[in-house]
Amino acid sequence: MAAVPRETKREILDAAEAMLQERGFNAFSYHHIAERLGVKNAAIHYHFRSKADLGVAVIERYRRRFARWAEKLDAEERDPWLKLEAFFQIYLDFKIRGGKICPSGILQAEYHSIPEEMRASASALIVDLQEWLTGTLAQGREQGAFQFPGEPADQAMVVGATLQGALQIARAWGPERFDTALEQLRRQMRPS
Amino acid sequence: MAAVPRETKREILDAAEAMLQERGFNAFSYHHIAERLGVKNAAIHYHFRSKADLGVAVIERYRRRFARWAEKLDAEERDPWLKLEAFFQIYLDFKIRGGKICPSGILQAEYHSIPEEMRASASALIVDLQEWLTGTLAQGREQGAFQFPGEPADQAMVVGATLQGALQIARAWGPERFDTALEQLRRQMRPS
DNA sequence: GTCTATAGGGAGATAGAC
DNA sequence: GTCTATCTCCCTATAGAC
Repeated sequence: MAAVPRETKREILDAAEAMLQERGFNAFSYHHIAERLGVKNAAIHYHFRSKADLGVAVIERYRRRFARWAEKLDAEERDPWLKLEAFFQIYLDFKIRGGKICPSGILQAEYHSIPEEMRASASALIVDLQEWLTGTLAQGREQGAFQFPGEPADQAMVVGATLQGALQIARAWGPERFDTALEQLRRQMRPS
Repeated sequence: MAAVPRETKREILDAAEAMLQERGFNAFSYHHIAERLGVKNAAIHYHFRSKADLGVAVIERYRRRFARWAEKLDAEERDPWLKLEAFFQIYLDFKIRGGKICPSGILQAEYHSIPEEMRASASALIVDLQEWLTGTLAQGREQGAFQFPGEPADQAMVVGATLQGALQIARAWGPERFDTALEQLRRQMRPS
């Protein structure tokens, strides 16, 4: 059983995660984090030896959080549409909270310029998300709640890529464009 | 009438565009470009005073190229599906050529950490792409070639965001995931 | 755990010679 | 147009005091 992270360590992870989603991994520094926390550069290095270590820790924490979220939702909610809407809500929250984009998206966009140690975690993250989506879509179609052609894994790619892409587009074209894309996904999958 | 850009200037734009799509704007430097061209740092500054100027020039050249592409295609091709497939092919080429992602996507992902002067161009680019897609989808549905619910502009968001997002996902999860997403878009829009 | 101080490197950018 | 040389700044990272 892992110990509860001390306050500073958690605050560093929070700040790094926020800046990752706001500016990208290549556009924030230890100095930026230190400034936000009111400490000095070297304090961050005490908790995370290198920026690559910090990057991996941010991704792995996000993966654990999503796993807990999915486990709880799958246990408590039976309605496929409400499960999918809960997933949509994660992205709506990102949009609202300062125009963040999804961590998975920015890590893929910067995939060839982030430290090599982070890439395995970034890949594992998108697989986590897609597996949950695929399972939820499969279950929902069996129950007659969703309608779509092809396999659930195929539709999961369109849904996941649309959410990720539309969050990014919303930055350059206006937040309401994300809602447009979301509503179109709902229209496509609503049984006729 | 603008003069034909000299060789070096064009080569700088080519290198910058490639690195933008491969690594992101924040992950390449004047030194990287100079090295690839076999010249020195300062030579790049002669052609583009600042990196922001270079960034704007790359985006504006891309926009002009897309406008010419669209004009030619709209004049020569009547079949809506073949027009859409030609658009898909742009993204397939990116995927094949070293795992590039679309310029629009990386600029949006880094939107809050690129020079302010570049943002207007980045926004104009996504509007160009979406306007062409919207027009093509509208025309195709009128002719009975496409099937989708909602408005053409709504479907254009899903198609555009899927292409952009799926190219990124393909990096972290395998190139074949892009083809999966593409095929699902075709299935969704094929008249039943 | 956090600090000061600093090493060492890379970034964008400019001046002036050729 | 391209070069050498250089400025200034910021970055990641470490050593050692407190």
